[in-house]
Parts: sequence; C-alpha cells; structure tokens
Amino acid sequence: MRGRYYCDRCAVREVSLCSEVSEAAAKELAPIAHHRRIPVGQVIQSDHQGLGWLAIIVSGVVKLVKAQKDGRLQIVGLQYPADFVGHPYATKHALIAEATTQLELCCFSRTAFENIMRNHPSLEQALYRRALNDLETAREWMFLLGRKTAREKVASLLVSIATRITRPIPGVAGDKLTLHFDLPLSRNEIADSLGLTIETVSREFRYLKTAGIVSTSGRRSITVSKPDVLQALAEGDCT
Amino acid sequence: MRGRYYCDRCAVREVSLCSEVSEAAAKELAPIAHHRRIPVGQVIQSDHQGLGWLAIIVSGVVKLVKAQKDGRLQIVGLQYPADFVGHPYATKHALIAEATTQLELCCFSRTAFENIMRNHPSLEQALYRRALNDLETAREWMFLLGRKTAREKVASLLVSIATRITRPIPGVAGDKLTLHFDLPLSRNEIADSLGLTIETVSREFRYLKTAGIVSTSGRRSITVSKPDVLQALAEGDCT
DNA sequence: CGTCCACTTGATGGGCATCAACCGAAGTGG
DNA sequence: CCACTTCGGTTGATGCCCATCAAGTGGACG
Repeated sequence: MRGRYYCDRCAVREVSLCSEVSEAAAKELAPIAHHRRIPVGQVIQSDHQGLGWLAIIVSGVVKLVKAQKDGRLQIVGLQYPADFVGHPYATKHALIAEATTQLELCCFSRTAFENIMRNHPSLEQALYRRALNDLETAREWMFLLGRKTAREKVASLLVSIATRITRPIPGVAGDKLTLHFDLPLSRNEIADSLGLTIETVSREFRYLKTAGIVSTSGRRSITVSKPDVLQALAEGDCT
Repeated sequence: MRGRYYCDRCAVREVSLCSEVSEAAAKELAPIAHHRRIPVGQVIQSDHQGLGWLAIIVSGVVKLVKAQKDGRLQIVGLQYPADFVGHPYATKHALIAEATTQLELCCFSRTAFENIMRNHPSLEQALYRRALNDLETAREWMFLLGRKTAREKVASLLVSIATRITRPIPGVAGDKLTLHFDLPLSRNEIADSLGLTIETVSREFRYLKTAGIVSTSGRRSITVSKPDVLQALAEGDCT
C-alpha cells in the first residue's frame, strides 16, 4: 500500500506542482514523498481524518463532497491527476474527499511539507496559483448549478471530464472528431455533481445517445462522436 | 475620487490583510495605498479592465458576476469590508466585479503590490489563506445552488449577509435576539445570487414576513426578529 | 441459474419559472 | 402643483422542467 516514491518514474512530473517550484524545493520534496494506492470508494479525508498528510494525484480521480445531516450531497470538486489534495494550514476538513476510481497518490507528511514551504516561497506560490485555479473552477461550476438546465449540465460535465482525461482514439485523425474515455463517476456521482437526480441524468444520456452525439458501452465507457455539438449544448445553444 | 490612503484612520485595519502580514510588509504597503470612492453600480473589474490595480474593501459590498452571452447571470461571490478584490498574477478577469453599494477602496498598483509580495512571503501567505477561504465559501454556495430549495436559499443568504454586516440593534440586549441591517443587494441581485427569479425571491420574502421571522421597511432595510428560526430554515429543518 | 446492484424507463406531481398585471415611490416636465 | 413616466418590487395565473415514486432491465458474480 505504501512505499517510497520515485520521482524519476513519476507519470505527472511535468504537469504537477513539482514542475512549478524551484529546483531546490523539488529536491527537498522528493525524499519525503511516499507512494500510496487507494481502492475505489475509500474516503481519504473527512472531518478530522487524513489531516496528517497532503498528496498529489498520480492517477485516478478524487471527488470532494459536501454533505448535510439530512443526507443531501453535493460534489463540489473533482481532482484529476497532477492535482493537489489537501490544504496546508487547514486544521480541519470541511469536505469529504473520496476516491471515485482506483488511485495512485504521491503523499507528503503535512508537517514536513509545511516546513519546506516555509523555506521555499516558490512552493507556496505554486499552491496559491492552484488555489486560484480551483476557485475559478468552483465559480464556473456555480454558474452551472444556478443557471443551467439539466441538458446543459450533463453536456458541460462531459465536456469538462473529456478535456481532463480524454485520450485520442487510436487510428482516427484529429483529436476533435471523436473522443473516447471512461467516466470516472457513477450515475449517482454525476447526479451529485450537477445537482440533479440519477433519473434525470439517465434521461439526458438517452437524449444524447438518440441524438447521435455520444455512444456508450458498459456503464463507464463513453465515446463522443460530435464534440462540437456537445460543446454547443453545454453552452446553451439550444439547437 | 482618489487620494493617498491614511492607514492610521483605516476602518478595517485590524481585520484586513494588513493585520495578517509582517510589520515590514505593512510598512511597505502603506505608502503605495490609494483611497478611492466608487458609486453604486460601477464595474470595477471586467475582462481586461481594472487589471492595473488590486484593492482592499474599506466599506461597501462588491459582487462577482459570471455572465453568459445569452444574458444569464450568476453572482459567484460577495466581497465585504476587509476583503480583497483582484488576484495577483492574473492576466485577465474571468468575472465582472461591480459595486452593489457605494464603495470605499484602498487600492494598490498591481505591479507595486507584486513587487512587495516577492520580498515578503507573509503577504503571499495571507493572500493564499484568503483564497482558501474564498474557495470554502464558494463550495458552501455550490451546495446551496445545487441542493437547497428556494426557501432555504433565501434564508441562507440572509443569514450569510447578517453574519457579515449586521450591527446590533441599539437598546436591545443580546445580539442574537434581533438583527437589523440594510441589504446590500437588490431583489434582482438576490435572485442572481441564489439561482432564482425575482418573483420567487419576492414570494419567499413574503413568507418570511407573514411567518413573523423578518420584517422590512423600504426596499433595503430588514430586521430579523427570529434569527434562530431563520437559521433553522437555512439548514432545511422544515418546520 | 438466481441474486444483486447500478442503471433505465415510465407515470405522476410539485416547485419554481414564466407571463402578465399591479403597486408605490421617486422623479420629470408642463 | 399635479399628471405622467419610470423603475424596482409585488402579486396572481399558468405551465414546464425536473423530482419523486415505481417498475423493469441487464450485466456481474457466486
């Protein structure tokens, strides 16, 4: 489950935090990094759990969930490979972080990490920029939740996921023509991301399929055959 | 409209950024601060406008609006006195920032401010913490937009505003018993904050009034006579 | 082959949007 | 000084989108 992390084999080295900090900071981070594998569905941070460490996602997807006592849920963030999980300085988590897929994490002890931060402003700055990005993403999502229809919501989520994790279909020229990827979320998680019910999500998937915009196979695999139309739907061009 | 800013008369000195940075940093910030008055409704940042400076709000309220070409709006943030407006390092604004009330700002030239940041990690850290707070607030709001009913939304907004700008009613003992304040938002702005229409907002106000939870006078002035009930409504205790 | 579970599909209803009329306060101009 | 306009807000009537409730489907797995 745990072990030393070998940066030279790191899959996200060029896009993660590590590529944004000074060489000196990176050299200090490397020896305190630990590799960790997490199974689907495991909660990695909640309330007062998981406060002892911070992590960079190497592979997999993490959902950040806000819950109310009465059982209502809202997913308020999705973190993808190269994203950072956990906040330095935080003394408690207001959110639940849970693995929606199998995960590989590059973990740091919080105290060791914060010590390095103190000596390396470039690390703090990189985290600050990431926080601003997360804020921008959150506000984009607020617009979606407050002002978009169910159809636009589902289309938007698919576009958003696709831009983060799509791999071009082998043998097909041009990345824009057809996209294929595995959904990192269940229908329930999609509903909780969009402020909808699973039934509505299901119906919108049906619409997208009958309209020939996407096709699915199995529960997770999805192919977007008309990315431009999907994009237009996401922005409300009601054609 | 503009002039030197005198920190020793500053109304938010003890709660703003300035109180969170090193003394050395504060001493460098003071001479570059400029005072500025902004009338209601003025846009202070949008797209490529207002990129030249950053500000601390001394008095008044700023709304951050996300807009789509088709005219749909969503308010994605409210900034109150002592809050910071603008992001260092940003090269463009994804949002429109607009004065919902008359404003007093303490403004800094972006370049001068960023220079000071480079030499004072405490300043960068203070901004980072504020960004994390904003992120937390945004995610709280995402739950509201995605999962709360109109009634809960309106109650939540009133609670949120009250906790930021309420002044205890003179002559009444205990702050919890009755709260009084002026709404910094029009009905339209309230609707745009909550992902509702003005009509629905108006109806929910009516409900709150007939239930004896709040009373209003004029368009902006509001008195919360049962803060505990309002709080319960905000969290969905459907009594 | 039976059970389970995630998902789908259908029927119905409610919450909120939409459309429309009205109201009152604050100008505006003759 | 008073009709007229304007504008933000309220109130009412109607309808639609999406939630809710309920039943069905199909793949995975023992």
